[in-house]
Amino acid sequence: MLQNHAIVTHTSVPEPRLGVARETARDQSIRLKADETIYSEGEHALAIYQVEMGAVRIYRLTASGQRYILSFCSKGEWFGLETGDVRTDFAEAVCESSIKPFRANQYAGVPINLLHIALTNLAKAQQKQLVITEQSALKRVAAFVCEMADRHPEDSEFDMMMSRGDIADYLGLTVETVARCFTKLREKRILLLNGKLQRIVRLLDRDALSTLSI
Amino acid sequence: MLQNHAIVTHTSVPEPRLGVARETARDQSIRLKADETIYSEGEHALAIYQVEMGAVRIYRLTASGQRYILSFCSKGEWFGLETGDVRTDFAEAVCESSIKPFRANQYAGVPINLLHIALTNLAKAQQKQLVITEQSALKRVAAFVCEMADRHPEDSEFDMMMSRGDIADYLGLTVETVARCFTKLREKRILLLNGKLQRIVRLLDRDALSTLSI
DNA sequence: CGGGTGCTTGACTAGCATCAAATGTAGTGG
DNA sequence: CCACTACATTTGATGCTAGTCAAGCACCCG
Repeated sequence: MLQNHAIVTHTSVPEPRLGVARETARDQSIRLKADETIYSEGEHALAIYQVEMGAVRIYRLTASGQRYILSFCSKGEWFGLETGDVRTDFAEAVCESSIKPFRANQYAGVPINLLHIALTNLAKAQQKQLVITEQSALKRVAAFVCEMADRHPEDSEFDMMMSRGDIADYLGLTVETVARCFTKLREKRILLLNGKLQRIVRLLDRDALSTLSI
Repeated sequence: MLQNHAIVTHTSVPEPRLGVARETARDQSIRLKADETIYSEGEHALAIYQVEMGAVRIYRLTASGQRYILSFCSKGEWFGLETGDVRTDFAEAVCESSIKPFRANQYAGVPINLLHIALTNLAKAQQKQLVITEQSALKRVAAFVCEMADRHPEDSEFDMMMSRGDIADYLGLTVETVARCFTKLREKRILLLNGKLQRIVRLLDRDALSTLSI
């Protein structure tokens, strides 16, 4: 990979191994309740985080008070890496979650490939641009379900955890439109929804879903 | 900055100075005619590039053949840094341009802060997500003009260089809608358009423009 | 029971896409 | 010089999609 090549050639950092980090300081994990704030816009950026369990939403508030969710981070994903030293967005737990912080002064003992994290997040952001601009509510929701399903490749059923409002703010739609799209996906026999909040998805036709979302 | 802190603390790389790179190999600049291809999807990623003059469009083609422009890069901006070693998108010159390539084996002599580049591009991509989701053709076009104007802070007049089609594919709109928005901005006495292709912008009311684009 | 929350459904409307055509400019050839 | 083509932009008419406003349902809890 281009960036590994670069890192390795002009630095004395050993081959970055993301996995190693987990072992070093297990007791520092932070447990969070649903909707608990991790950091807010304007705060000093002291650490980056890796999700250990649950999910985190990264969002911004527009001048008009509109919430826009930039990304959801699930187990293993990193967030909190900023261009400057001030937070430009908010981070909250979507549900009961656990995250592990890495402060700047801790990096020394833990070789974290920051470039890899940044590029992964960039790729995620670009993919999201495509989905959102692809201009069709149904396709956006299908793409969202695909994204969630990809995080549970083995399970026949999984819990999205996000509310309809979260999904709407993520996809740039309204709650009503998201609900209508889910019923359409149900009518097309592509998925089933279970649970009292209808957030548990059982995929019936994964192919049809990915066809839709392209 | 968080990432500089990190880079500096555990690597032996000197303080990254982007500017230095330009001096090392001036003769390697590549001159491009309008619409000339720089690289294509699927190619092996051998280098990253810095724009010296003109502008570059980075885009993808969807399964349906739809072009979607992820970003425009102007003078000083970097592009071509990928997550893997294969190009995931296309790069073309918007107009007559000049770019400077940096191959992996050249990095050794030139301290390039790849992380800084990646984070800058990430910030750009996130900002664009906000603009596109902000859901109003006029606001999107206003935000686009703002973005272009910010690249010419001193000039009273500047050439956008992109066609209406480019702008449409960048903002997720149609050519017709973009044209209508420009006439609306003219009617509101926010800007004037000059040149045979109506791509030269003179801003009359920069404040109104930025108010619109938020 | 009543109130709260989150999801769904319906009726109506605004805004953008679509299709179609006109305009303006440049270049070519008679 | 004028006719003709080619291209980019603009304008107009129409239809569809998603937003808006409103109401209803299911579930939970005090």
